[in-house]
Amino acid sequence: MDYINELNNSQRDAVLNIEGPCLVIAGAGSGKTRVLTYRIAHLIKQHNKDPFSILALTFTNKASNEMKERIEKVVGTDARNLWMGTFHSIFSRILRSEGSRIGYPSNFTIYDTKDSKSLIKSIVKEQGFDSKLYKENYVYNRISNAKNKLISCNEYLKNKIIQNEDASSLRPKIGIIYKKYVDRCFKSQAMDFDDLLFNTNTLFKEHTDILNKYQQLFKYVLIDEFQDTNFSQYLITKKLSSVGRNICVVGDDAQSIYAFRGADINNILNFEKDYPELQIIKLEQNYRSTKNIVGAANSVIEKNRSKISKKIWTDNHVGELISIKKSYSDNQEGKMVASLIFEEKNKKQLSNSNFAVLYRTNSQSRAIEESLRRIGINYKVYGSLSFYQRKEVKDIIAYLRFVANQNDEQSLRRIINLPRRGIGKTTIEKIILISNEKNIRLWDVLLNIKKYFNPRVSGAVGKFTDLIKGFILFVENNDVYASASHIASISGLMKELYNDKTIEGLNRYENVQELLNSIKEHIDNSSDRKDISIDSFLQEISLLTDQDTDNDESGEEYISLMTVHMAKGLEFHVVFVVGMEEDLFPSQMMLSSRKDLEEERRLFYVAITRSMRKLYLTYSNTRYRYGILKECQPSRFIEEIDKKYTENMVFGSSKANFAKNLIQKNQKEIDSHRKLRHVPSENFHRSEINNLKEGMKVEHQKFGYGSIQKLDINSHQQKAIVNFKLVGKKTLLLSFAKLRIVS
DNA sequence: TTTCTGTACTAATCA
DNA sequence: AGTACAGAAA
Repeated sequence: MDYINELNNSQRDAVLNIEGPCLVIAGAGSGKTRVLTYRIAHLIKQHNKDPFSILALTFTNKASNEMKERIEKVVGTDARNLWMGTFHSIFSRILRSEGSRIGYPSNFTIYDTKDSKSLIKSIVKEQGFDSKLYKENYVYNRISNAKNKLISCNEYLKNKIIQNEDASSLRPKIGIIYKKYVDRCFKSQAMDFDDLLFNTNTLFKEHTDILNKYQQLFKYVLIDEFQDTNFSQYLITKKLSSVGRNICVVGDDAQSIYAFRGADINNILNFEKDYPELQIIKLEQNYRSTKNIVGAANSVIEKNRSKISKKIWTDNHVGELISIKKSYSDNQEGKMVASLIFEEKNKKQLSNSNFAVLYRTNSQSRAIEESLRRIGINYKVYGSLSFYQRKEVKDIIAYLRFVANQNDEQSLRRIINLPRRGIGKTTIEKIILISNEKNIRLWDVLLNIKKYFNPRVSGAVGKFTDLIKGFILFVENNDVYASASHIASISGLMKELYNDKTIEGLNRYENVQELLNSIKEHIDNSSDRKDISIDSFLQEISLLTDQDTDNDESGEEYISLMTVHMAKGLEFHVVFVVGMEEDLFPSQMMLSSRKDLEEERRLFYVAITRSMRKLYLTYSNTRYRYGILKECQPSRFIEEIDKKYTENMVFGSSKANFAKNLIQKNQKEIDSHRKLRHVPSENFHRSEINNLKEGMKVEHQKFGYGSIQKLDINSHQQKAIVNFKLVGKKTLLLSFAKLRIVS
């Protein structure tokens, strides 16, 4: 019971009142994690609740691991029996054991975002839709949003409002793509990330016996970062806790920054309607930051209209003022930050791990990295390409995935011609077409390849299926590690990487070695016999992200460089928020509506409140964006901070013209570039080949305007000789060249 | 079918 | 600036 004394009054309320629904509004730095962990520990230790009956959901593996560790410190190894993890990991666990009821095997594959997008892309292509209009990013987000709102593809097609939206964005076919996409995922026995939640809802809706089972099991439900839940997550937890009604959610509406991926702030605002007997506890004392920082943060968030009223305050020192610093270029900004870090380190005797540099977009890290490297300060960039996303790693995993599940279309596409074995794009597309038309498994098309293809192709495919058959046999009698090593070498992937002696090649080879090592580690650490199977390994990694794998053995301390989004939940003594410029932070894409701007402001609020003792805000007059130098204005957010908390520090003005010159020079280069190139007219479209006549004036997208000298339509390859103004005579193949008739 | 080259595009992020 | 990919050539 020692831990009770570490808590203030409202924290104690939140920990001790274990019965009934409870909403904890936890301001930044108010000890939210402490409350959650102690509440769980209290349930187990004081009230003798069975850890198996407690469900605790978080958004990141990191958060759940951290909490588990802290609970274990209080209650011991009992903590390991908690149902604690991310939404996705907990519900994929349930789906693996109950999924057969909705037609999935227990070893279903999980598609990551890249798999999903590439599947969408191929569907768009197969359907003959315009790939410019139906870009996979756009379609993916549309589908993802629908799933998060629990709108199935059939409902999507029926829903008038949605159909109107798609029609007015000139993309009426999205519903059809959605339907095809769902079919193909199911056929591949695969779920994407959203399916893990969507299908859990389906399971609970259609099979009440299963719902009842878990309602009985989970006597206590706790949710972290509740402001980030989407409708799908909200409904699952509502259903699960509707019997015991012991649901405790913790969140902060001011830190809701994930609306773009479906998070719905109304979940927090409407929670009271669902549970009239709700107890609301506000944690308003900030233990993290100085008075200046808390005051500044409050003065910013006040500008938002929609919020739950609360007064965050602190007992901490007043502390230093917030420094606002201007520079003339992104590179100079980097240098300035590096030298300020150097000074602060010496002045306050801080170590690298006390510093963080936060930015709005990942691309801003480059300039900072460069100057830190030059000055010799260790740093670590978070959120670059994740280990499991690397091509060479994904390749090996695709082999494992296909060996485990021969219906997995995305893995098949990846490995069938890797390393090269003479099976090209067209063949793969045909195979998938046959599988869809005849409604048979991919693997059955491959096994009966001679029925459908000529000897050359079926020979190549035959070699591939023999290879996979061998792997399937091998896997039955060996653990994952042996299997992965076997596959890596027999497939020829290892050899190909080994022969690549470039620096990148060496790197890739090392990455594969590292993957094999991590698999070895996985089976060495597992106590259970079944943990050494391929399935178990694939399940483990499919829900891992980059931050979960960063094990630091070097013991060296480093400065953290990351986006503001990634910094949520973290704290540092000294924080730099760089690139405080209009159109960057707030992002130009978030200026169109109050709702978007308010989310952007909350993001800034998150950035400010990461800092414990000292905060720097920096901006630059000029910045390279997409390879072009742009002039920048300071961010409106700087103005929004109450002046009594800030000090302005401007660097000398001797270089005032420096920026202007740079911009002029840059503009000249762009202009000269433009002159050499034909810019296609706005209404450019391809004219019907049959309408082309000799002597006509035509436009070509690249070569510009010209006249047709000669047409050759009769031979099997239709050609035209065109005399262009810009580039002279060209012979064009009409099956390729797009020509627009001008007159 | 494979390899090479020019072009188009570009947030944020978790699972 | 950097990358992913479509189109053209081999």
